[in-house]
Amino acid sequence: MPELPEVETTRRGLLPLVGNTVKSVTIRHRTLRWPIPPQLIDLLPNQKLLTLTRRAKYILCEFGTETPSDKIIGNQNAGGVLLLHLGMSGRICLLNANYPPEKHDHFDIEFHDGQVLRLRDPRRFGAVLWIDNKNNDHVLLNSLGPEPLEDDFNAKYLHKTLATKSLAIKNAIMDGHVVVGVGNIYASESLFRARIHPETPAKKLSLAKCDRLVKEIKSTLNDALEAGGSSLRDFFGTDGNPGYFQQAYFVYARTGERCKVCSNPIKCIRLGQRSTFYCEQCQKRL
DNA sequence: CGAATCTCCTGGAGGC
DNA sequence: TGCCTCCAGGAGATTC
Repeated sequence: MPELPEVETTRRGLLPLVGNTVKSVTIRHRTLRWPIPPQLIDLLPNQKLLTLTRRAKYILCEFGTETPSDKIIGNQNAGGVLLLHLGMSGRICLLNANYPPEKHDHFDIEFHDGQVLRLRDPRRFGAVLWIDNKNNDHVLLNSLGPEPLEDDFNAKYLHKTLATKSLAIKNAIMDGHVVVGVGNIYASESLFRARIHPETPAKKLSLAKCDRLVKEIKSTLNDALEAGGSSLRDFFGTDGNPGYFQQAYFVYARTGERCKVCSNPIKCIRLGQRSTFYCEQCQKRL
């Protein structure tokens, strides 16, 4: 289940592709969350991968035929941004062109140097979309909240944003309009670290609690990012293992097991249709 | 408008 | 071994 750390790890693993030129595009199964635009097959070849960035859980691949300096002086061409989302079961591998595709390998970009970017996504919640240079924004990107690891995600911002929200704090931090990139696992983990009960109405959090929560979200994601980086070898290896980093979770998926802090059993409830894990002793209701 | 619920999809786990 | 049910999960769409 790729959360932000896995997406960022994937992006970093793809950086060697920057500067390469596309040879061909293969679409084997176009019905992901949305259909993969078939025009990519004609549009991408001979375009150069200029930059590889990330926004929320989207990987943004900027393509064009111009040089970066052309961009500065405003030269535009048929280029644009390829938007990749891994959904919940998606993985991107870097392979040699002759590596045979497997069952759920839906999408390839082959580069002139022989490398292939391959998207595998058994549950097909992922997405491959194209943002044309001519309409530069995208509905999926233009209403997103701040990046959790950036400075504009801070106590003051969170406190102000939550002030009008009565829903459970766990649901609030999983809402991409509030902050992006916090999925089900790290929502539970961050709330445990901040000692906040997941059902606490969001507006009840004091500025001090918001400060604590912001810090714990950042540290949780940073820890996972560090550990995720260590799964790089597995991730791009030939063994095909998912390579999800094995984090020592405090609460996630530990129902009935002892809390690592106070030894009380970890509880599991449903919140917003999602399993939610917490320690009754450590995370008191407000 | 906010908040809750529904929805897409497949593989894996558990029950019988 | 096979069939059935349930569950997981990101986030947009739909409903209240």
